[in-house]
Amino acid sequence: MNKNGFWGPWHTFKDGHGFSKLSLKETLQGGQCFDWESLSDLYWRGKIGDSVIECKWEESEIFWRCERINPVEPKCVENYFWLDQDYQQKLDQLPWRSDPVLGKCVKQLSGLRILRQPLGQTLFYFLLSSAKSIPQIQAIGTAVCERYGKELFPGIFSFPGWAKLAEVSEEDLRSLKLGYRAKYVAQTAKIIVSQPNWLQTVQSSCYEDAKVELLRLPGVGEKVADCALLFGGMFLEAFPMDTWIEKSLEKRYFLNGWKSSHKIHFAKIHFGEFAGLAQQFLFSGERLGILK
DNA sequence: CTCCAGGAGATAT
DNA sequence: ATATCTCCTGGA
Repeated sequence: MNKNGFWGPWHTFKDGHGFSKLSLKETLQGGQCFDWESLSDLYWRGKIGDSVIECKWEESEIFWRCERINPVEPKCVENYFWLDQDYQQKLDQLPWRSDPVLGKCVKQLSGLRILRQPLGQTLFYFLLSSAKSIPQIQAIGTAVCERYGKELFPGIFSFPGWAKLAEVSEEDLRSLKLGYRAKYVAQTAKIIVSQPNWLQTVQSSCYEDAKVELLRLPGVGEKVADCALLFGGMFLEAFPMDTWIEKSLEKRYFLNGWKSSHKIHFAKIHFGEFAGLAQQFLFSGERLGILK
């Protein structure tokens, strides 16, 4: 097959998506998702499910195309990128007008989104995340995909799925440089596979119930549970408290000396029902140095 | 060489 | 409940 025959036609994001160059880049590679690699400055290749997708910013428009073998519906891409009106509605309910810190992030990162990723795969990546930087998480996650997934495109491999991972030994995962996280993945895989429909049940539960279920898994504490729920299930009340956010709350909101649990309480009260979306703006604002 | 990352788990208080 | 230590690996 020649290379042009592989790809479907280019599509454009519909008007009003609101992305900027910066917020698109940050959405794809800012630490919520590890499925995208950059081909050049504003050109990415990645996966949505088992479909290989390319996405680029060109002349103030965003284009995407997918390969023809596992094509994805435009509706599915719109859903993945949260392009529906629901995004603006929820963003509008954050206190960015009255909060100058959040306001600065929302204005400078306008269009920043949380991607609608599948829960199982997102849980997998965040099981790898402890004490690792974004490139390191992507590297070891990709190594697992390359070893146990199927090749979707030259050099791009699928997430193997929990059923496959349940057959892999901790030792084999350690050989892929997962370190102590290998045990988390191996044990979690066996637990998930032993309970059919577990993922669907968690996905359709309320936030509190879903979190209780996730916290039973080895390697899943408060932070990883909230990341999996926020980024892998659109539970927008989840507020992952990582070291960046903790420092940010201390510095920008003068919460020095507050206990971690009290900081979370503050965040839920102050940011409201969609605190997780605010967290994403705050996290990126801090990470990109916008608040300095 | 030492130190510590976008944490979790075990143990001790 | 809260504090401290360890766990793999890699990069500063």
